[in-house]
Amino acid sequence: MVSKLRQDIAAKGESGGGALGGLRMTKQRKLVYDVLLDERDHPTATEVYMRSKQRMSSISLATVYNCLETLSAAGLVKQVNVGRDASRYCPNLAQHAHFICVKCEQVLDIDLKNDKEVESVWELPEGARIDQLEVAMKGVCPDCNAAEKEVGGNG
Amino acid sequence: MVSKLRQDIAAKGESGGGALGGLRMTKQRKLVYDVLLDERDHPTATEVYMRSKQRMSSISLATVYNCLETLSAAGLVKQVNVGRDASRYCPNLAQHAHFICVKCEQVLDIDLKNDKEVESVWELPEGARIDQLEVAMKGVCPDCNAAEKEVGGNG
DNA sequence: ATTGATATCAAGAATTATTCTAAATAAAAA
DNA sequence: TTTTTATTTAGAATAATTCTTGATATCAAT
Ligand SMILES: [Mn+2]
Ligand SMILES: [Mn+2]
Ligand SMILES: [Zn+2]
Ligand SMILES: [Zn+2]
Repeated sequence: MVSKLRQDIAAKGESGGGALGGLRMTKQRKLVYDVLLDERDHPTATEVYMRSKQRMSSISLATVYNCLETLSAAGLVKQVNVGRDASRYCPNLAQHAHFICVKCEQVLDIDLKNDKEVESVWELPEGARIDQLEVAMKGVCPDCNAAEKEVGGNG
Repeated sequence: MVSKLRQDIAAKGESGGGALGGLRMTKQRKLVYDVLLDERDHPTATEVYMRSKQRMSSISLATVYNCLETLSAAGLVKQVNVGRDASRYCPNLAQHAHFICVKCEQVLDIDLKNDKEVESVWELPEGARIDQLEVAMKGVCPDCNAAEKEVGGNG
């Protein structure tokens, strides 16, 4: 169901080509996806909108929301939620966590260690089915941490 | 800084007693905290508001938000975010994850396994400082999972 | 107890991210 | 081409949360 859309996009998203149970690989969807692939800094919907507008001035914010929703539902993109902030979007499909620096606001991908699995540390209830797992860390990134120690030695 | 407020509350929250760098243990704060302790089902701010109103009809939603914020900042309560949904609040201070059943919407605490730590599975960037870690899982809880298999065998 | 300073509360307005609605457009199917 | 269906667009609507402001309550000192 989902794989056809993925193929279409992987195959450079030919605009007339792909459909998937009614889902089409439209210019807007391709564009939004490209924007996410181009700068992998976990932009918000509004940021995706602004970047998309530079390449297609007619695109609307509603469409960007629609496309992000469609791509997420298709499994091509992950919606990243950190606290109450606006959702961010990420085309990295590997299982990973997110680290948000409270100083510079940047969002980093955190990979799983080799041979480790997230579930292994948690006392999961017997008989539960887990579909989704979100891990968000907040703190100070290496860069900001280093800068902090240099400049103001108060802490 | 924070411990004084905690003491006050632990000491049954005597209304005249506690202050903390200007922070007072008011009737409203005590009430909101009690509501959270009474039913540990991770209520939303609105749910806390409704429960609080039954005991203090004059309390306002704004105040409930204020109290939840204050208690969270003081470290007595954890704000739990799951996807885009309204924040939920939890007085369980032990490190734990949250499991949300997409069927019955209930939120379960998931404890860390003995001798395990969350950080151990992640490839953390050298030099980063982690202040906060949120783990949310979505899926179907044991009860709903069992019920699902019985009734409609379509899957 | 009275006063003055400060913290908190309460009501409603404002904000923000997101979703919804409805009409216009584009693509696919017939 | 005609018909059907999916998608886009603009703007309205919604929902959670935050902000603003004046009223109350508490505290610290007199
Ligand atoms: Mn990511
Ligand atoms: Mn909890
Ligand atoms: Zn940083
Ligand atoms: Zn359930």
